[in-house]
Amino acid sequence: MAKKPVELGEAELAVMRVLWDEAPLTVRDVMNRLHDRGRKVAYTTVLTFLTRLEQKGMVASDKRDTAYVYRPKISRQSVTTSRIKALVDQLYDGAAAPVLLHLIENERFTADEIARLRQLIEDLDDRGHG
Amino acid sequence: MAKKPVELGEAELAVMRVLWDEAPLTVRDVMNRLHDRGRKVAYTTVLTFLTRLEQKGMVASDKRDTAYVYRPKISRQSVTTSRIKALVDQLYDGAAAPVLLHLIENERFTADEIARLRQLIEDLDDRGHG
DNA sequence: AACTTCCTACGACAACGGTAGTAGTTGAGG
DNA sequence: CCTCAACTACTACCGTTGTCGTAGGAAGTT
Repeated sequence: MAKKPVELGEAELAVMRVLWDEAPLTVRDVMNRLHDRGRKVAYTTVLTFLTRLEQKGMVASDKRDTAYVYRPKISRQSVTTSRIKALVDQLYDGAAAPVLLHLIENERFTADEIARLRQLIEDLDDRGHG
Repeated sequence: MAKKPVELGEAELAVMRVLWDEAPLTVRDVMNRLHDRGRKVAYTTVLTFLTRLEQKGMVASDKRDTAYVYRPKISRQSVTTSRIKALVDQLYDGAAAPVLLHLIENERFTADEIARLRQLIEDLDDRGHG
């Protein structure tokens, strides 16, 4: 039943992010959002991305007025899961801990985030003992 | 001064992992290790990978006896850093926290790892208050 | 009806990554 | 010296990703 790995390129992901943030959007809308975010791509390029993403089952579209509007079919969470799994498998043969530790050691977090993190650890611990 | 992003494909990474684990190795050695790990690739394919990796500055080689032996020039750590950064940038616009939380919530860790994690959090906290 | 504008469909092309075959060199064994 | 085995150098090919251009349809404007 394992759904096949969600493999998206960097530019495709940029499109997905726009959709996750503001779907439903038309091709032109997506292009404008990308431009706003500093990504200068041609209209037809965006169209190509959206078409490919639809073929891959990542987005869905329906005709609204004269143009199609697109919305994501997969969540940011599920892509995150795939990406992390790929990273963990490809670099540490499936061991997540090194990646986790790396993340903690090398990224900056706010006090809030740390507190939240601490809480999560407690929960983990409880689960472990339960 | 930012070194350019370390972008390696999945098969290239498999080669790097072999080298990280057991360098220095000849082409044939690498091929055998890959076979051991279930990756059935032709000798020349491995040679191609190593050649490309050398062009990219990821490995170095020198002639030992009749054949070249290869060793990694970049660490697993640095690749991990790049990959995590790419993931974080491409999915959460640079916010590492969501990825960290995701990792904790979705992966299984041993009691040991959790303890180690807890310790790290303490340190982080201290640093934060410092 | 003619124009202008926006939309989609298709085709293209280069770079890259995964994979491998062939050719040519060289060293070791007979 | 000849042969075999192993090694490297080249070339090649396909699929994917990033990027567009062109063509042709639909729709509103004059």
